[in-house]
Amino acid sequence: MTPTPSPVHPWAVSPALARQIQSELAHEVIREDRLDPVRRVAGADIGFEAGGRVTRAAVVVLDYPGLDVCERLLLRRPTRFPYIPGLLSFREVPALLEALDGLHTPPDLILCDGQGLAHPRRFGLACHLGVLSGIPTIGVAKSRLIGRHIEPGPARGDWAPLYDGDEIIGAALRTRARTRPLFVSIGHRISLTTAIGYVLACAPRYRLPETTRAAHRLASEEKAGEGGMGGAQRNPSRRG
DNA sequence: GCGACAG
DNA sequence: ATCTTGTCGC
Repeated sequence: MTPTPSPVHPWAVSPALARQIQSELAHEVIREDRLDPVRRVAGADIGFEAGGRVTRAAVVVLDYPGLDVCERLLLRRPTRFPYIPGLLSFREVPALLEALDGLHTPPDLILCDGQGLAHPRRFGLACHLGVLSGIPTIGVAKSRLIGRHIEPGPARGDWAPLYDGDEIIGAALRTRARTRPLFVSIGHRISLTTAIGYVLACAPRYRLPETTRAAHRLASEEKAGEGGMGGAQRNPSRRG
């Protein structure tokens, strides 16, 4: 496959310009299935330390469909953008892109911690990471940013469309009985129904996908790589 | 003006 | 997200 990533844009921008950049890049999101056969799935997440002054980007690659860990990479960068609802990608994507570049085994698909199309300008974190990296992505959020939905059925796999007006922007997906649904949306190069299938396949036991769990674990791990910023680790132990 | 508001 | 103890439930 030949990804065609867009040239990077500035990150140190005002909220108003950030929104403008999102609206422009939103045109580049591909909402159809254009992904290679999936052999490796990655989870990407961010954690903080030093009272939030330091951002920790974690990416964990798992084989698919086995879901065993292949590679873990963690790096630290100074936090440069505040959390503003709707502008999360400007806070997290820069470090995540660097982490992706450092991977020894690039993934065929990335499950992101946050929304994709289910965003005011249809350009959530998953879309941003997907468009700039060229890698297919899915937005998997634990809570809702925008949109309305009815309660999905009670069984694992049941889901209800997430609407913004009459437009379907994502799905409220039950990955486990008796637990709150996740919010799944297109990130890049994948359709919503295909995305739902991968999220279910990656979450065989718990509410959150194994990819997300592994990335979150690494991002918030206590003793995270000694030798200063840029520290990376690979070939971890795979315990469940 | 009053809420809502991914992580 | 992060600060933090116990607690209810499988």
